[in-house]
Amino acid sequence: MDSEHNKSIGRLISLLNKYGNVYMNEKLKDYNLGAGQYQFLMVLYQNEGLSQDEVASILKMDKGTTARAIAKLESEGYVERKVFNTDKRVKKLYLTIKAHEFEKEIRSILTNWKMVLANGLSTEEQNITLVLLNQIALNAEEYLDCKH
Amino acid sequence: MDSEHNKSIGRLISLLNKYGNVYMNEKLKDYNLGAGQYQFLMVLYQNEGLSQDEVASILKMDKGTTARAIAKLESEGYVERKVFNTDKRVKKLYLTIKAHEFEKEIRSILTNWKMVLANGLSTEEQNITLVLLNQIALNAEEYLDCKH
DNA sequence: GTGTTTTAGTTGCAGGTGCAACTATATAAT
DNA sequence: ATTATATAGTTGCACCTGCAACTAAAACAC
Repeated sequence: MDSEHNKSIGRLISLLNKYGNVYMNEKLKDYNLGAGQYQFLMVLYQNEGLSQDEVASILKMDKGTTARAIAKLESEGYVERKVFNTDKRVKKLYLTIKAHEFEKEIRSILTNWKMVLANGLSTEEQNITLVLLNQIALNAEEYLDCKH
Repeated sequence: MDSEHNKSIGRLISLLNKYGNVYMNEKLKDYNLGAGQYQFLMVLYQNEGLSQDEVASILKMDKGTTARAIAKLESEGYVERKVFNTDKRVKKLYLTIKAHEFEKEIRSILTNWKMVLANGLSTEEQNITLVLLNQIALNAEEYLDCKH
């Protein structure tokens, strides 16, 4: 997975990750959020009432990272954590009015970034990109899971 | 750039970045290196004698990050920094014998990862992936550069 | 019911990163 | 020659992340 090309896939991935973070940190600055929280918020926009563990699982993120991101979202007023009656260990996550009012804005920010990335790519190319990246991510995940 | 698919491109990129880091940190542990340094080493394997600034520019990495990574490589014995005679601000980076002896190993580690990622992808798909990611990275870079 | 194992969330630790400010050096302008 | 501006590298700061250890609660085994 080389080599006619200047940059290896590892380089490209880390570059793209950096660019995305820089963009998101800039755009979310005025909302007191950073690149580390928005993904959690987006999951909750789709599934309110999930536990932290469920969100971490969906995003394939570390539990500690999840707890800290949700704590930030809570302290900034976007999320409420409520202990679940049936299982006292569990905290269910609910969006605040502030979060709901923010939804259109965050979706707009994300859409803009996607448009930036997709500039000059046909619809087919965009789809192929996603399909291939999904496959690659699956490969990586399976490999790392097998090693445990 | 969505949406038939479960995961957005932003999600996939950050996931892949994470997986790559986890892999590299694990593989480099015994060499006292982490995911933060190998890219610098790889550039130096191709171009010994570059300055820090040149390496940072090639990798499109922050100067501070570069300085810290190179400092780590130096303290672990992979790199020597030498002040450049003509311009005393500049430090030229040279590889040590240890680095040269390590080259085959690091290349093997990277090749393995690439093979993991490419599993099940045809040569054409692999090439398309790189072409598309290059284009996307270029899009992102141009957009962020224009904003300054 | 009691003891053991598993699980959700929290926290410590260490690593890595971008932005900004700073110092020393070089370059450009006067 | 002197002053102003630019540049290479360093360091502070804040942010984010995975791994591991821990606590409290739940599930499982006897």
